[in-house]
Amino acid sequence: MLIRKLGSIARLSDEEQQAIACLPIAVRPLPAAQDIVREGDRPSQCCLILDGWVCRYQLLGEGKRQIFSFHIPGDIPDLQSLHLPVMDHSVSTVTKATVGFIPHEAMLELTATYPGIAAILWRDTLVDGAIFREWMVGMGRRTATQAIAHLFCEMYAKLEAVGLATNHRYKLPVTQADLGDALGLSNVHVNRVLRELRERNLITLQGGWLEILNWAELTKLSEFDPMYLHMGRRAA
Amino acid sequence: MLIRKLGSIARLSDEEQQAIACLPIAVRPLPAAQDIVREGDRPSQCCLILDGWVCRYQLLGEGKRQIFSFHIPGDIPDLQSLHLPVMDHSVSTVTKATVGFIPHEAMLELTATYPGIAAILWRDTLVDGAIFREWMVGMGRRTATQAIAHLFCEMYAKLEAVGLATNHRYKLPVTQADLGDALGLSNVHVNRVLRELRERNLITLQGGWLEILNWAELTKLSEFDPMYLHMGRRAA
DNA sequence: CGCTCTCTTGATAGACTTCAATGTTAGTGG
DNA sequence: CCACTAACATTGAAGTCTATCAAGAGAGCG
Repeated sequence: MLIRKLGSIARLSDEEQQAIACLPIAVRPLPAAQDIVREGDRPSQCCLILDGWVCRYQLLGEGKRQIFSFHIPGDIPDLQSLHLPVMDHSVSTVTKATVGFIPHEAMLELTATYPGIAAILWRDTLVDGAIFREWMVGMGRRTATQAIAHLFCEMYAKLEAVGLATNHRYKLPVTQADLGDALGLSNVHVNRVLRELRERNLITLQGGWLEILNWAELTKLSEFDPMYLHMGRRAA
Repeated sequence: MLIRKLGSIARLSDEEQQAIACLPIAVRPLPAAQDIVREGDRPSQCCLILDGWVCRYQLLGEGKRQIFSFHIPGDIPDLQSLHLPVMDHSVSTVTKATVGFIPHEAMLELTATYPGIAAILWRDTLVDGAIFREWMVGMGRRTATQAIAHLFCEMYAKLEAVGLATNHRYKLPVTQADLGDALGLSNVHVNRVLRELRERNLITLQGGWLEILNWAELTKLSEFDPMYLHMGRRAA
């Protein structure tokens, strides 16, 4: 899984593939809504998502919460802990998930030995940053409708890139409250915006399945331009 | 300057310091409000800020703008272009500034030869991401007053760490409209919040100089915890 | 079957924006 | 030294978006 993800970004030599395949990895199934790492922790391993959805978030005063990102199979949401020893936020499963844990030690050795792999992983954290910036645009300068539409487009692009979605349709295993916490909105308002998107025949959303009925219109409405995902040719 | 900044994060060997000092760097003075790199560009060099303030931003439809970050001397705002060839946003001076340009080629050679330096630079981009997350919290889950107060605390912490501010006082060379574009607010509302902060005797702001009159109160109000800046012991 | 979690809807309030006008400041050239 | 200009800051009034509060309806689960 990791080889496939990294290989989709840059060509890996046989030797590099070999080195990645040899990484010690402890695979563990986790229930939904289970913290993997918590703010303040000093993790000694990274987690590679093999199955399910994961999010990063922070809890604030008065029960408020901000979700920073959603992650899907192939992602390493806490890659930053390799170089920032103490976590400034938490990582938690969204759905039931399968996660592989790789010791920092092994990762550090890998990146020191293969600068090419280090560069790809570094790159991955930079794309992460690009997505944060795009979310900032959403919260700062887009309407709630645009922000939600944009997130739907983004998640589709990401899922489609790793072969987990086709035909503008995918499983969206997050509650409306989660969406609100991700975009800085109240759950009530999220609900109204979703209704609006449905009434405008842009999406359907039932049983946790999202279908984008009018991709062209939705991307136009939300000003979605996949460039910031830096996925190369697939992006179209 | 670069050695000092990087050396403040991790100990550099003599050899590493030597290698950094040998980097080819083209120093150029720039006027205020001058783009350094633009969205869509494929830069062949990075810029190291030697003097002045710089910001990263994106222009949107209808004249809207989102500022993603402010940068001060010692920062390399477009370090990401090393591994993400096409820019997804623009970089521009805020004030008159002095900037050093370093060819990607030289940087890539440096990081391939010295994995320790690569790790420090990587780390720097990760802190960048941490600041983005904190701004997301500000826009999503804090009031305008808290968000502005938080930004003031953050900039003080950053400036103080590189010796450019003391006594809770610093030059803040941004307009109220800039602040609004950074935090997702209208310039009018920024103005009102600033008045409120003044009336509560938390800050003074005149002639471009900001003074934080009550650090304890301002950090409490904005829930500012410098941990996310990952500055180590200095953070207190 | 009852319990809990999520979704849905209405009513009301508050935060923030927009529009528009005025005040302030620093710089420029006569 | 003063008129003139161009940014920037400040203020008021009106309007919009989104939050909060509250309550009911479904849906999944032991």
